[in-house]
Amino acid sequence: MSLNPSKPSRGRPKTLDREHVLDVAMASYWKEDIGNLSLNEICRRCDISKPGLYREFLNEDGLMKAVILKYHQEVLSPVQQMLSADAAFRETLDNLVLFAASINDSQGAPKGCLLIKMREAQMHLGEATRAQIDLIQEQAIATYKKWIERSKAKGEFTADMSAEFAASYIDAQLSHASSQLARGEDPQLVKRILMAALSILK
Amino acid sequence: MSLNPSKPSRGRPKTLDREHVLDVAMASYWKEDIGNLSLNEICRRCDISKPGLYREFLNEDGLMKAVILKYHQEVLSPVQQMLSADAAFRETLDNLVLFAASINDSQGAPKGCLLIKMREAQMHLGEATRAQIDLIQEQAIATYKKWIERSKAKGEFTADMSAEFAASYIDAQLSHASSQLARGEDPQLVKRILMAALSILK
DNA sequence: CTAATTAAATACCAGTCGGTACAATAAGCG
DNA sequence: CGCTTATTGTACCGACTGGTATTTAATTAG
Repeated sequence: MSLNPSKPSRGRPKTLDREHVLDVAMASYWKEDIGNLSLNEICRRCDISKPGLYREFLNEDGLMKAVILKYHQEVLSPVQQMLSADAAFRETLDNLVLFAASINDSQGAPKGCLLIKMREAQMHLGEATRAQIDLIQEQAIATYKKWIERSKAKGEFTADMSAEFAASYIDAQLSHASSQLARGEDPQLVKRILMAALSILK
Repeated sequence: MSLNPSKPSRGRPKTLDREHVLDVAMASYWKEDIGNLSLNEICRRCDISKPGLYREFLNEDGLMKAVILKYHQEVLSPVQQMLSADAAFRETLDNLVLFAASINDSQGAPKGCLLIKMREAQMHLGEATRAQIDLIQEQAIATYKKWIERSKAKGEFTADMSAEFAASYIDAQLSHASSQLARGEDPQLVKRILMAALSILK
């Protein structure tokens, strides 16, 4: 597992498992109220000391930024790849709905999208985290837009609206579905609403 | 202004102005982050002591419940009355959009709907407040539903969906518009998205 | 071995939170 | 004038927050 097996660096060997901390923090922020989750609590859950966390992530803002970065890499990237692939417009749209409304009813499982949850909790975030979220958000909108433009060129997207607006609209509807899920609303209803809203694109 | 001029009750005369406190608290919760607004801060802004606030409202939950009740009476009731009036479906729908996307760009003005903001901040609320919000929410959905049913009977609503679902859909879209506004997004874009989403009803 | 280096955790900091005990104050009543 | 009643604000409570100074432990270099 060691990324750098040939590095017998000088001092006391490090025991803090960065990835484990990020896993625990990501799951915690995802499942619970971001604004009420303290660093102390995260340290307790990872069984690490507070100075250890500060050495690794600088401060709360640094930890949150690292978390959202990990989330982007592990969860969002596959979606962006799907959007960049060359499938039919409707098929990709259906996949998008499936992803957004994917149901995991096991107790304690995270609901909705962490990125969107964090965007809604912007008041509780530090500057670095907020900047990172804005960046990912811009990337997402740009990806949507390119996808729409390609679909238009292929004649698969015929609705009378700009790619720009369509991208905003899709993002808005997916975001709202995520919020509803995170709030605990009925996944079936959420999905029906999402599909109805996206039906204007067909 | 005195509601009960003939009541020279026994003890020290009350100086705490309940309505003033509620005005200040409502504006504060509406404009700022609910989870980060402390009772201490509200006391400072109203220039009252903390025990005074607790005597009047019992606790934070009581204050928030009183605030959302006042909001319902002062802001939401007119909308519900409009929905119960006998105007044409399209006209009422347009009014709804106008209300939801009403723009007040003066700095510091509240954006979006306080009820929806509080619903999103449910993690920070007490039980009484949450119950009050659920109640108002149910009323709102029921009002939407009756409106749709009347419009169906009049032949003004022809979309192929149940009144139940249409009510949920409208509520969802209005909620989302409110969230976007509260988050500081461009009001023009929010309105365009809202109108596009509601266009499936026509 | 000792010295240097790095990471560990304990124990603390000032500040804020929601909430309260309590004494001072202001009125009517006798 | 006290006595009762009701409202006031000060000053405090324990718990928790993000963040840090400091000491201790574990390793390599010489």
